[in-house]
Amino acid sequence: MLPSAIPALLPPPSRKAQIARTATALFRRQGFAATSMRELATALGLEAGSLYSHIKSKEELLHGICFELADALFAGFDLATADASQPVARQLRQAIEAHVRVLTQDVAAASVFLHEWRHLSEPARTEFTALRERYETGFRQLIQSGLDRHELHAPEAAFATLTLLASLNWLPTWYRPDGKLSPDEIAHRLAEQILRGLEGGKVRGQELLS
Amino acid sequence: MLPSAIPALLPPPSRKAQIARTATALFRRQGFAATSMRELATALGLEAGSLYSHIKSKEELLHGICFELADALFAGFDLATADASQPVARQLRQAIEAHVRVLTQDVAAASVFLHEWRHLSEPARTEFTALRERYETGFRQLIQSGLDRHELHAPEAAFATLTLLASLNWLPTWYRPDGKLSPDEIAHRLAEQILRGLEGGKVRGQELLS
DNA sequence: TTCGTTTGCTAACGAGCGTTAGCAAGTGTA
DNA sequence: TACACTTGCTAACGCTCGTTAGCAAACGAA
Repeated sequence: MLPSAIPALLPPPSRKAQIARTATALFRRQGFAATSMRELATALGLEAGSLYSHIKSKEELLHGICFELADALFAGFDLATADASQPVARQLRQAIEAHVRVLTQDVAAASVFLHEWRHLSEPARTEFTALRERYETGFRQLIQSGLDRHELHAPEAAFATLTLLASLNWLPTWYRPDGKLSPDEIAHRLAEQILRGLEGGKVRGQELLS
Repeated sequence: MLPSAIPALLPPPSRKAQIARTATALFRRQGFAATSMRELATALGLEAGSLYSHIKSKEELLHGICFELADALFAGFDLATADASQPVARQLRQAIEAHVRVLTQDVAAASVFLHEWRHLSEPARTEFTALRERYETGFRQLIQSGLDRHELHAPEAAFATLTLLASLNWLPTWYRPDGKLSPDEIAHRLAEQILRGLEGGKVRGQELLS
C-alpha cells in the first residue's frame, strides 16, 4: 500500500507507453531495422499481431521516439536562452546542461534519436533533419553572438558548434545511469570543459608544438 | 593513354574490392540491416546471386570494413606514440591527427566502423569491442601519463578521454570531402582545440558563472 | 588447344518480415 | 443488464530476405 498510495500522481503507464518504452530499448540495442515486431511482442509477453491493437505501425514507434526527444531538446534550449541579456557564457552553460539532462534522462531514447532517425520515411525524415538543423543553428548563433560581443573566443562559430555538439552527443555511447558520475556532475564537467575552451582568452596561434 | 599508363602502380581494384566499396557506401547510408544483397547487387549492375562468386556472406563484408579500419587506427596511434620520450602533448597531437586522417580518408568506412559493428555476430563482435576498448585505453594512458608528468591538466584522464574521442568520432557525421576545410586543417584545429583544453594551465574550479 | 580462373546468370530454398481480419474475453460505466 | 473500450489471440496475406546449386561465357596461361 505504500508505493501504490500515489496512483493518481503516477498513473500506470498505458499499454502503448509500455510498448514504446520496450521498443526504444530494443531499437537502441539492435537498431530499428534489425528489430522485428515479433521480437518486440515477445519482450512484452505478447503475440506480434496484438501490438496492432495499440499502435498503427512500426514506424509510428520510431516517429514518436525521435520527435518527442526533439521537442524536449528544443524546450530545454529555449528556456536556457530565453533571456538574451544574460552573458552568453551563462546561456551556453545552461543550454549545455539542459541538453545533457535530456540525453541522460532517457539514454535509450537519446541513442535512437541520434542514430535511427534515418529509418524514418518521408516526409518525416525531411522534417526531422530540418529540426536537427534548426537546433544546431540555435547553438551556432548563440556562439556567434558570444564572439560578436567578445565574450567568447574561437576561430569560427561553425567549427566550435560542431565540436560542442560532438562532445554532447557522444554521451549516450558511454553514459551508464549506474556510473559514478551523476547526470548533473557530467553536465557540469562538460560545460566547464567546453567553456574553458571558448572562454579561455584570445585565440592562440601556433605556439603549441607541431 | 595518359592515366592508364600507370596500371602497374595502381592496379584496377578487384571485383571483391569494388563490392566492398559499394557495400560500405550503402551500409553507411542505410545501415547494415536495412541494406539487402539485392540492393547491393543492383548498385553494381549485378544479380544478387552473383555476389557469392566473390564473397562468402553479407557479414564478411561488414567484418572486413570494421577490422580493416581498426587496424588503420591502431597503426596510426602506434606510430604517433612510438617515441615515449617525446612530450605527451606532441604524441597526443600526432595521435589525434592520425585518427582524423584515417577517418577522413574513408568517411563511409569510418561511419560503418562507428555505428554498424553491433551487427557483427559472435565471436567477431566481442573481439571488436575488445579492440575498441584497447584503443580507448591507449588514449587514456597517454593522457594519464601527461597528467603524471604535469604536462597536461584535467580533473580526470577517463573523462578527458571520452570527450576527446567524442570530438573525433563525431567527425564522420558532418565531414564532407568537398567542404571548405581540408582533412589536415580539420586535424590541426581539432588537435589545437583539444590540447588547449588539456594544456591550458591549472585546472580551474568554479570561477565561471554558474 | 587445353585448362583453370574469374565472372555472372537463372531459379529456387526455407525463413522471417510487417501487417490485417476476425473473433473473444475482461473491465468499467450507464 | 447493456454497451463500449481495452486487450489479446490465431491464422494468414504477400513480400523480401540471405544464400545455394548448377550452368555457361570469357579469358589468360600452359
